[in-house]
Amino acid sequence: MKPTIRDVAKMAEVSISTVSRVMNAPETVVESKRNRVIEAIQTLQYQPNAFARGLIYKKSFTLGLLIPDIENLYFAGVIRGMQDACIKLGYSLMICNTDRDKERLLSYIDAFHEKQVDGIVFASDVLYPEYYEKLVGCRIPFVLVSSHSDEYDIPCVEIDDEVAAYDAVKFLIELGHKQIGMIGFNHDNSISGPPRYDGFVRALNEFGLEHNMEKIKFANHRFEHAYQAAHELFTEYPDITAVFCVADEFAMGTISYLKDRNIHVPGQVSVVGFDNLRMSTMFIPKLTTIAQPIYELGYRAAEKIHELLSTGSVKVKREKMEHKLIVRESSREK
Amino acid sequence: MKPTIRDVAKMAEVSISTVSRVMNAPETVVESKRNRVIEAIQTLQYQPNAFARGLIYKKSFTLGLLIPDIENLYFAGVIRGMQDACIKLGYSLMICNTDRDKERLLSYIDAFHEKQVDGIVFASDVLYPEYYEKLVGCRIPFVLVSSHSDEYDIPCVEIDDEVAAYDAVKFLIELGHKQIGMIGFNHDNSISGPPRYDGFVRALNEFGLEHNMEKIKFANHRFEHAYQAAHELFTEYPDITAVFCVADEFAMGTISYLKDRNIHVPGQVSVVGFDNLRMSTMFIPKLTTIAQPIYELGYRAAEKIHELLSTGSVKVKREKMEHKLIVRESSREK
DNA sequence: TCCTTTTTAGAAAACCTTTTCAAGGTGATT
DNA sequence: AATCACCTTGAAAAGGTTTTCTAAAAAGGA
Repeated sequence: MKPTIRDVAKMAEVSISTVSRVMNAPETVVESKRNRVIEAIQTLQYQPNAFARGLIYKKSFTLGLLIPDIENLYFAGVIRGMQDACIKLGYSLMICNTDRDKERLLSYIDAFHEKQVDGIVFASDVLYPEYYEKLVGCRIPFVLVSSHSDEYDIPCVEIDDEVAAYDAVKFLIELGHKQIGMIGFNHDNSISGPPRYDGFVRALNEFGLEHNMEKIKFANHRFEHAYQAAHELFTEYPDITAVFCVADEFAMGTISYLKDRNIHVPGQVSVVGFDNLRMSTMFIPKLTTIAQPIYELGYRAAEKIHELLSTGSVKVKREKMEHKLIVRESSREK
Repeated sequence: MKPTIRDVAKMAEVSISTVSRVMNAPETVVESKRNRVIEAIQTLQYQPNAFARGLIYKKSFTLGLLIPDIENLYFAGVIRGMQDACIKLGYSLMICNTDRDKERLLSYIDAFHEKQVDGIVFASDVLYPEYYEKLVGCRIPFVLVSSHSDEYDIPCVEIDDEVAAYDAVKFLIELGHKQIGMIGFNHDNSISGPPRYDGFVRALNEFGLEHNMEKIKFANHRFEHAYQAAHELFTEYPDITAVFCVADEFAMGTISYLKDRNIHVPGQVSVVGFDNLRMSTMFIPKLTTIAQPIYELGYRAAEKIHELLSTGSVKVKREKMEHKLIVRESSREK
């Protein structure tokens, strides 16, 4: 049986109140007793019971993180950042991978509710009304990371997807490309799909390249879909010389397709990705891409939910972090 | 304030015992009251408090998972498998990423202890005495996944690394390669380093290729290290035509190096990886590799800790799962 | 020395749930 | 009609901790 505060009290020959005080307000206990208690705690390897504590504090000192796809390296970075922040702030972290499954997500919220997590970070996914209703029903505060909501007024941390996409496309244009395609996220099940599309469109408009407006295919988060989308794009528009991909994984899928078609990247076609995953430097060719401050996004999200929990509100509701274009080997002047 | 069982009882005009019974043994409550209670639960969005429950059951219905590197896609698979098993078995999962840091790992064990996790799965890492001592000190049962311990008698689930490595090297030999190198894990901070090395050596011995015995460089888990190791390997032994890499990430590092040196894979050098990560089909060329049943390893690990928790012991202590060589594009006949 | 103030420590209540125990009520059996 | 068994329900204890309240002891002042 795990030792309880009673066992410690008995061994140190004091009351349980004194033991509790040694742990929570040591200065109120005389040194001799304090030392006896500390010694007893160590020999018994006593660890206070989080259940009993939680019952009193009505806090679990635990945060929940909901991510859509653990096999996407993007979230590894978010997790690392968030976990580091949690350590700093004294929280434990409960990570749940929804595999983009609504039912599963909803049942994870139930689990969070039951486990009384103090707050939830919701990553990169559309905040559907069902989610929102459930979350507020559970009275669990939450923030969004790499996401936002126009419908509801929820704190969030993200980059400016529209500007980032614009920057990427502008870069391709300034490289001299005139025939530019895009592989984007479906608009109905992604949060960054529309703004990145908007950025693409704005760049085309600004540089008088409206004839590319149709050269878009949408894919569903994964390599294989991007490969397929690239196939459709290049079958329909064989004269494309540059592709803006809204994810590094899409860029890899596109490049793989081009490779299979014996089209050289960046010799014949330039490709720029998005995210700057660790993979983007491992891939051949190394990807030109928009770098997101992934780790920092996770870190800030944790800080933000902490701010919300401890002060009841957040200073800046919609927080933007900086992106950066990183030029590597998958792009070249036309 | 979150509603408690009292609020439900009051709304349904029954005692709290009845509410509890509706949740835990519905058939013992007459239908009319039961329905009233169920209705009250729904309108209040009542969720029983896991703290109070844990206090009584002395169980948290939570498992802990310790992984060394969340940025390694290998663990994404383990997590998915384990999470699915947890859902089936009624556990929540607490994932902690140690970044291969001893201190951090130890402090995560403390956190697990305090949160009263029922059991821990320890992934792919050496079970150092400090870890072992701490774990038994906390009286938390645990199992190993993709790992084992010769020193201590701990249940584990893994593949047969020695045989898997042997199979990979044998494959290269049967392709006609005579000059074979290897990029391995350091033996002192990896669990699969030694057996995979042994498999390499056994294959060489068996086919009379002992002259390759020295053609080994060790790397430290990451792409960059493998790139560097490949550099050393090929500088020292420029006539190598095949490389056995003990991780897909090493294979990618090696291939990147060769690419930079303008050595064609598989034209001039064959490379085989290990793990069959999702990346191995995204890389160019697609990797020939040893497939581990990663998802299943995670799944089995959860089942195993559950077995240990519910029956007090485990039927097969050291469990081996099947690996499989998958031939793709990074290898070719000599 | 005696009274007041401060410091220290123990007893008990509270947090929320499950479960045991006992009691009241119903229906069936004799 | 009386007894018995069973079904249904509520009261109360238990689980481990923190915290409030109270009491005792120590320290300080007159």
